[in-house]
Amino acid sequence: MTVTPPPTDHGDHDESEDFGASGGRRRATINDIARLARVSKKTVSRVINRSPFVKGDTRARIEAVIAQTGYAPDPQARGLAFRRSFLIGLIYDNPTPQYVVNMQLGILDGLKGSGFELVVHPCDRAGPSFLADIRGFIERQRLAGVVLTPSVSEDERVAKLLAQIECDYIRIASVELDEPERMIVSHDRQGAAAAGHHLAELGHKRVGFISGPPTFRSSFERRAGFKTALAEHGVPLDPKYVREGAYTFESGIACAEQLLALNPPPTAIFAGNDEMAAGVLQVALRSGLRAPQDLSVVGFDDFQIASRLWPPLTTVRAPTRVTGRMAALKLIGVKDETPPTPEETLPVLVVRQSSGPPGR
Amino acid sequence: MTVTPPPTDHGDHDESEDFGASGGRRRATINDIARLARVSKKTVSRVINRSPFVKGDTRARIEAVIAQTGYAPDPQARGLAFRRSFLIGLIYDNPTPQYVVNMQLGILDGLKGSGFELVVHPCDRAGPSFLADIRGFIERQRLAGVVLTPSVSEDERVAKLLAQIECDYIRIASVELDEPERMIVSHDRQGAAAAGHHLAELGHKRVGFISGPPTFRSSFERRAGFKTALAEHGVPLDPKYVREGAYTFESGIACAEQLLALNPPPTAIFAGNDEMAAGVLQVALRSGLRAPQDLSVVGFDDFQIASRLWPPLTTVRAPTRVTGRMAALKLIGVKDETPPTPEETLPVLVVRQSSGPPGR
DNA sequence: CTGAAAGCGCTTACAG
DNA sequence: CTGAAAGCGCTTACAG
Repeated sequence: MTVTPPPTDHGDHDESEDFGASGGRRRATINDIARLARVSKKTVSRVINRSPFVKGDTRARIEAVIAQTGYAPDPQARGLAFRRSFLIGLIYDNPTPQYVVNMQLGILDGLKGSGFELVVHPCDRAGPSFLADIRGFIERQRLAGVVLTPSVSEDERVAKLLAQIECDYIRIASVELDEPERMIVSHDRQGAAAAGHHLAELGHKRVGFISGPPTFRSSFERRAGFKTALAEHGVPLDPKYVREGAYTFESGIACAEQLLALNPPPTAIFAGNDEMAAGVLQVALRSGLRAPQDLSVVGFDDFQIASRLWPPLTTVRAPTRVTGRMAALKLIGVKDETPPTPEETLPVLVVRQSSGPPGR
Repeated sequence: MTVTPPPTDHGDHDESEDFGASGGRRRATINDIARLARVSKKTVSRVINRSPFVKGDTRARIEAVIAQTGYAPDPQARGLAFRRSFLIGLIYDNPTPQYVVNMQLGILDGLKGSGFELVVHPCDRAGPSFLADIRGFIERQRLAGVVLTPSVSEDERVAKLLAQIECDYIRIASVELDEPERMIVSHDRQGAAAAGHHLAELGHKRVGFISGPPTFRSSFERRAGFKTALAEHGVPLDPKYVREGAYTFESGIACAEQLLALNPPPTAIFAGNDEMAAGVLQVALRSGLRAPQDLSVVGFDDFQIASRLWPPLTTVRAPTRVTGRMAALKLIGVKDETPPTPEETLPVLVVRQSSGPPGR
């Protein structure tokens, strides 16, 4: 710290100092940058924080030194002074691994280069310390903000809590539950409608539906979208062909058994997600039914499992990763440089081999 | 800050102050605790850090105040003073979502109550900035340590880098690649051996094997364990029945097509993971082969997909979550209160319906 | 066993 | 447009 930079005009610094990425012992600090650039640390701070009140050549000099030394501000020190960290939390209770991983990848896409990091926090909405856990997590780490996915995102107690402790948040949900700046809306209704049009156009008249649990808003949205689309083709969604599942494989099996025991049975079943569709397919196969000749099956999500099943599953692909990216950008207040096209944010029907004309 | 605690002997504090979890405006700091407990902040610090050099009643008084106020030390301030954060990184390049999620859950199990949080960092081992990215991530956040999973965990460049920048790490791998205190070894060889015994005992003589890619050590371990087990029953693993896959569904399909085109074809195929086994099953089904009558298939992992396939897949269940928990505890140097039993740390064969006696 | 001083690397008022 | 002072909430030497 006794080394003084030589008084040149080029912003040179004493070559005996060794900062940054090349294996040096010590990381440069704001003081080093200030000294090398011959300004106060406050001015360096202004450059870091993109203050407009810095003269052009002063800024240039500082930026040169920053680049030269590989300086990066310490997030912990900055966080301490700012009274909040540079961490974004992902709070989720979704049981589907692929949803979680895709969401994480999307959020990370949005956070890239921002200096924020992602801290994951699975939780149990039914647990006794559910809200206290979330609160502790956020306050202890002074999180900059959190992303909430269904079904936690749909819990008003959580939204209230976050507002109360003044934690920024983005809710991802299939319905506009909150102010637009706090929401990313997924288009489940349109996605399910695509499934409805598909099955009606194939000629199905007796169509079954297995919904998710009422704790997920998407359960209702997908049902509504499916029903409306069928209606446009004059096909009813008869309540006797509707069952409430739980978005799990096992519930898909149980509901499919009930639906296929009806007389006459449905010629097609739309399951609220791929997991339940896998259950439907398993019941069909072990009952000796052929898909799609005897039963068409359509899922929702297009997770890996969809193409691994036999026959490969016709399903609705949800843009989870893109959604996560949008959520992250919105949360940290960064405008998207390469905003997704409408097609990229909308669910799309992926037709494989589990759906076809009825009967035969 | 002008409020002085009343001079009682019971450690009471001024009731007009409002800290902590009940919706108060301000969090208690170490200064508040020191004032209320009538000690210096340094002594409070000693209690926080479990220093043995605090007199019993002093400690009790401080702990009471801490409990009363709901005080929790600020990790950012502590981190700044300590020169390292209370964040653990998970660095991974495993493409299977369920592996990642299970690993995260396990690490979080181990971190619970420790004050550490988990920051996730997927990476691309083949990318141009692979090492620089990891380095930047760790140094910027001053991570307390990282957990590495295959195949990054098997990259010696990464281990060398971490040692150089003095970042604690735990490598999860199927071979003891490093000092024991830096390793959690998964028992892939035993798991694959179980698959070998199972198929040999069923009476299979022409047995196929699809390995993972050479970038994963588990590919070799699983092959070795399988081959050795078969040999114990006098069954050879003929190289002509062995193919190198990539741990992907598509590679499972490609390899299965080759193996089933042989004359005579194998009567059973052990795939290095469930994803590839799903590919094998799909090829079999669309070729009109019945499983297990015409072809037995065994996988490795027992991820959700295994029980969703048709027929449900016989596979080896790997204790990923338990492994993650052990890695976390080892990393933060906490002794396991409820250590897993040997059975919980060992892979186990799960027999479902995709395997049976050959021919028929 | 306990504490006063200095410091971790930044930022927020406040001046100029 | 720029800077000196004080502070964020902790810990590390150093004394006693």
